[in-house]
Amino acid sequence: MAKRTGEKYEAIIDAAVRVIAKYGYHQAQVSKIAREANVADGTIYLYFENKDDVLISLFNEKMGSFISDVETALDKISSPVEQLRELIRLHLAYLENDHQLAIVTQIELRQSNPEVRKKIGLILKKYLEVIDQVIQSGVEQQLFRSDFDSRTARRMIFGTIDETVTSWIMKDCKYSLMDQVDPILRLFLGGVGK
Amino acid sequence: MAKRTGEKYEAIIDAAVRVIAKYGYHQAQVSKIAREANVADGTIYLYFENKDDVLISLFNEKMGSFISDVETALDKISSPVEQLRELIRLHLAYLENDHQLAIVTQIELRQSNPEVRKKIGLILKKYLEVIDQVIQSGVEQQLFRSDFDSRTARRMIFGTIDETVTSWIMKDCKYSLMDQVDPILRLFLGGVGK
Amino acid sequence: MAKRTGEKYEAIIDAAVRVIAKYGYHQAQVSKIAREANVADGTIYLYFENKDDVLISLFNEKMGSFISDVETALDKISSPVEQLRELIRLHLAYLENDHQLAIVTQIELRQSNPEVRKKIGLILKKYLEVIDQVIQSGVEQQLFRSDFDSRTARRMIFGTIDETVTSWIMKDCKYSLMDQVDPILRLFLGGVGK
Amino acid sequence: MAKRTGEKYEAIIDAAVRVIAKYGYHQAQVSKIAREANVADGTIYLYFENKDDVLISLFNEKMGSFISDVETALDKISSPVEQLRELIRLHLAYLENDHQLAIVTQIELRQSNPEVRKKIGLILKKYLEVIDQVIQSGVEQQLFRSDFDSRTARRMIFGTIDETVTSWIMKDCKYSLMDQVDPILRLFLGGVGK
DNA sequence: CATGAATGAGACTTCATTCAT
DNA sequence: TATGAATGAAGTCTCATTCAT
Repeated sequence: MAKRTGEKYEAIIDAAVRVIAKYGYHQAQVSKIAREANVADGTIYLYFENKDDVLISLFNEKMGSFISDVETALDKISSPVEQLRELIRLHLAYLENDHQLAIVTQIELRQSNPEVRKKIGLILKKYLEVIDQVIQSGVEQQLFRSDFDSRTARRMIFGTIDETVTSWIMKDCKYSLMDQVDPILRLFLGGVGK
Repeated sequence: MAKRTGEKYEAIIDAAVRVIAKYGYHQAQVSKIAREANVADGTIYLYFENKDDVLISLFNEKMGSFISDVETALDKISSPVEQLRELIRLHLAYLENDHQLAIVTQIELRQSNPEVRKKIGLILKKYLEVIDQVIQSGVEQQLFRSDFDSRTARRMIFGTIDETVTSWIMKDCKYSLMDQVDPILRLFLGGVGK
Repeated sequence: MAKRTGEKYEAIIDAAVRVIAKYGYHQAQVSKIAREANVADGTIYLYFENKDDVLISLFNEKMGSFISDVETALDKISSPVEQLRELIRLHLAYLENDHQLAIVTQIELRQSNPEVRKKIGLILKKYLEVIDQVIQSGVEQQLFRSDFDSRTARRMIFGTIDETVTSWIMKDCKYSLMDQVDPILRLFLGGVGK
Repeated sequence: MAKRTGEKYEAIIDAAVRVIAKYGYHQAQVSKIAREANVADGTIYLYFENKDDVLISLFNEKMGSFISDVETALDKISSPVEQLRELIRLHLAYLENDHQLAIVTQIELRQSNPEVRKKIGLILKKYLEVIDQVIQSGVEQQLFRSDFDSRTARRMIFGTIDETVTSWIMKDCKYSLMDQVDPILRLFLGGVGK
């Protein structure tokens, strides 16, 4: 039933990002998104199943292009260390370049209902798998140690970057995320211990 | 006006944890919490300002006792490495011992409105400061390196543990969190690199 | 946001008059008014800000058309004495012709909250000014004495008519208000003294 | 069951006047009145049937002593004109001397529910009868005309004085009501006409 | 007599979704 | 395709009253 493509499909998603970033998740009513997208309320239901579908699609579109970008970039890099650096860099760059998207995915969308969060989790999984691959390459190429569980490491990597972005937003995006790339990478590689 | 202490105060908070864990944040109506606590709806308003206040108080009480426990435990430990291990252990133990509380603080309460999330953020800050102190001790005692920003390290530590717990809940608390303590500690200390 | 015009706008106001007249101010719930107007509860909020706005609009619409009628009628009359008679007549006729409206404005709406009463007071002010003009004309044309304060006279005129209508309602509108026009006019003009 | 006399009975009524005058009818909760009277909430129910009974008793006590004062005063005066003047004077003086009582009886209590207003109406009736007697005396002594309906005149007298006090309160009791006695009397006796 | 903690019924308002045009 | 007016379910909080102490 829902069209899921076309000019208005994108207009609605982009309007949703702007509205949620500006007003917050709980004040982002369908009618507000429709007005921002210059369509009628009902039109949204020609392109999306329901409101949740708008949010999930939003995350899917943005995350999809992000993952695609990451995969393309990592393919060109052979060193797992450099891949890890690039992954951190792209993750931070992507959100630093679009504050609104950062606010939406990092803060607002996490207030959504279990249904939406579940779907978001599935989408995120693909990204986590990319992280896994980088770790595995490092281990295989004997550049990383092999005495850790890769899932634990993956949680460290994702959890740290995620927390970094959240902190940055909470402090109103006042400093540069790019400056964090190497410090984070160094901690990932060498830890805090001597 | 609100009493904020007494037998029923605690009964209501505990009922709120159970109800939110069972039904989810959006299905945790005041009337449901009241019934679970064996009090009348109106009684809740003798002990709390409003529904938000119940949620904030819940987080405050639980987090408060957790932070207090952590501080007490760390005081008895001189080695920053062991302090860090104990911090990870207590964090994971606290939530592993109370699955319901874990679900509420880790998943459900994050769906709450900005007002509540803001207050929760302030409460969390105290915990982050404890982490900071451990890091600083490690640096001062020259057991940790000094070429990293302590805030970056703090975000790694908190972000990693937080992501670990969230993953664990998402997988229905099927494995033991305690087994993660040392692996996480090792990553914090030595990183993934060789 | 609220539309404030249209077929349903009027239907809701008229339904409100009927419901308040029948059940009283405190038993005139939004849902009851909606049902009486054959609209959904939510529809009321497409035409009015909130419930208070319905009540204020009700008074404003009815009083507005009344004042307009009075002004039109008085414009056609040159004699202040006849103007005064017409004013009394219209005031009584208007409410005698619509018992429900009489009950609502005279009895029920006076139980409303301060917010509503304040707005009602402002609307009433316009009517009091019309009374003032009649008095002033009478004085200027030397048909009325000039040794009284016009505000005192205005309070006499309004207070007397108002009390007359209230008494009439309290006695279940059993007698004719029209019969009171000349007796009241005569008292206004000549007082009780010889 | 309700005691209806005693030190606390009066304390509660006086507290009710103060609370209603200060906070308004809709913010005058039983608990607030109890606190103001320095008694427990439950104590009020030892002296009054319910909250309505407090309000009715309040009006009854205050109005009762007022009517009694008026009757005593009028008994000492033989001239109906002077009786009328004294009635106006006492009515205005009584309320000018107690702004809080004026606000409560003139504004706030009129927002009460039909039950209370009905009882208040019955109490008021006695006062209206006093006015009737003055009019009748005037007519009998041929000082007043006899070509008017005494009920119409009574409504003029009560309505005018009532409106005068209400206006005065609405303008924050800024001017002296006593100055209005003779102007009002003159209008009652001679009207506005020449 | 006095207390005051506890009760629980009841209503305004929002907003995702539909469907006649 | 597109519109947008209309729908109606559902939840927080207040406060008069009670009754065990």
